[in-house]
Amino acid sequence: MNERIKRADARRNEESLLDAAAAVFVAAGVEAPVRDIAARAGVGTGTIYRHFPTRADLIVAVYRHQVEACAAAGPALLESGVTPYAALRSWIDLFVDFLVTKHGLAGVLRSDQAGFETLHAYFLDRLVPVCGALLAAAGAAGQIRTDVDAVTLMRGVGNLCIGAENDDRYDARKLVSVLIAGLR
Amino acid sequence: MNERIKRADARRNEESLLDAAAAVFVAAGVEAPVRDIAARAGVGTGTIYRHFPTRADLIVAVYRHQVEACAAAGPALLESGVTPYAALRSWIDLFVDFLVTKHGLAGVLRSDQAGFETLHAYFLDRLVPVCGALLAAAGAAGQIRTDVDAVTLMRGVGNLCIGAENDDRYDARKLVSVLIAGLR
DNA sequence: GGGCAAACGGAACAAGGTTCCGCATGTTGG
DNA sequence: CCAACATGCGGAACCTTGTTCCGTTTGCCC
Repeated sequence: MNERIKRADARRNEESLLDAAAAVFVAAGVEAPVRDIAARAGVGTGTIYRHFPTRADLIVAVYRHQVEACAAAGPALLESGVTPYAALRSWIDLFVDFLVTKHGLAGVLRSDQAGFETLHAYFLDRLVPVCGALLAAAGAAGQIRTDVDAVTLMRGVGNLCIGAENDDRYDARKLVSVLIAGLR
Repeated sequence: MNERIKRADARRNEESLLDAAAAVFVAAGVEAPVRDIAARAGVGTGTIYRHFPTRADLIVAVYRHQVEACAAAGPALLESGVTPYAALRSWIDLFVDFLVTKHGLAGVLRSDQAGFETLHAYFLDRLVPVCGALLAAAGAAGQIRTDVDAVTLMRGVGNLCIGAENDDRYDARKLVSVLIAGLR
C-alpha cells in the first residue's frame, strides 16, 4: 500500500495551498482565517479541509521543513566540537529564532484549543528527543543541573517566545538566555 | 460626582454575576463562554455586558482582590528583613501560585485577542511597579544582573505559567525558579 | 398608584472553524 | 476518442462564541 496516486489538479491545489498559507502566515500571522488562505490560493474552503483535516495540519505542513532542519541541527551541534552546554545554548537559539520570526506560532503552539493537538504533538515529538540528547550531554559533562527534563524545557522556551513580536517592551531572547543561564 | 446610586436589582445582579463567574472559572476555566456564566447567574447575556463592558472586565473584577493582595505583598516582603533577592523570589512564588491555580488565566493574559487589553493593562499596571521595586532593591544589593526590566520579567513569568494546569509533564514552578536563578 | 429612567432578557449579528453535498473534471477501460 | 465514474471542487450552511440592540419589565420616588 504505497501512497495513493492523486489527481493532477489535487496535487496542484495542495501546492498552491501551501504557498498561499506560507504567504498569509507571514503577512497576517499564523492565526489568519482559513477563508483568507483559501481566497489567496484561489480555492474554496472545502478544498483546504480535503487536504489538511484541520488548521493545525496546515500549519504543520507549512513549517515541517524548518522543524526538521532544527531537529537535524541538534546532533550536528553536539558533534561540532564545542562543549555540550554551548551546543545546547546554540540549539535553543536556533529554536527561538524560528519561533520568534513566525508571527503567532508560539502562541498557537501552547493553545489548548481543540484541533491543535496535532501541532503540539508534532513539535514535541520531533524536538524533545533532540533537546533531550543535548541536555543529557551537558548534564553528563557536569555543566548543568539535571532535574529539568526536555519536555519542560522545550515548553518553557516556547512559552517565553509567545507575544515576542508585537511588544518591544518584552525581550523574549534575553529571557530565554537568562533561563538557560539558570540551568548551570 | 460620587458614584451613581444603582438600583437594588442591579446591585444584586452584579453580585450574582461575580459569584457565578468565579464558580464557572473554577469549574471550566477562565475561557468559559459568557453564556454559561449568564445562565449560572440566572440572567440574560445582555445583563453581563451592562455590568462588564467586555469579558476581560469581568475577569479583572473576579480576580481584583487577589491581584491587589499580591501587589501589597511586595513592599511587605521588602521590609520583612530578608535579603532583597529572597524577597523577590518569594514574591514571584506568590504570583506564580496565583496564576497556576487559575485555570487558563495565564493563557488569556497573554492573548492579544481584541478586548483583552483591559485585562493585560490591569495586571501590568498593578504589578509591574511592585516587581520593579523588588528588582531594583536586589540589583542595588548586587545580588542580580540589572539588565532585565520588570515588564519583561513579569511577562516571562506569566508566560511560563501558561498551560501549567493540564499537563503534568510540564513543571512551570521549576522553570520559574530556574529563570530566577538565572538572574543572579 | 403612576410615571419614568434604569435595568433586563434574549434574539440577532459578526467572525471564525468545520461540514456537507450537488456539480465539475481528471482518469481510465474500451 | 469517448463514456463512465470516482475523485476533487466550491461555497453555502452550520456551530460556537463574543457582542450589540431593542422591546419589555421593574424599582424608585412623588
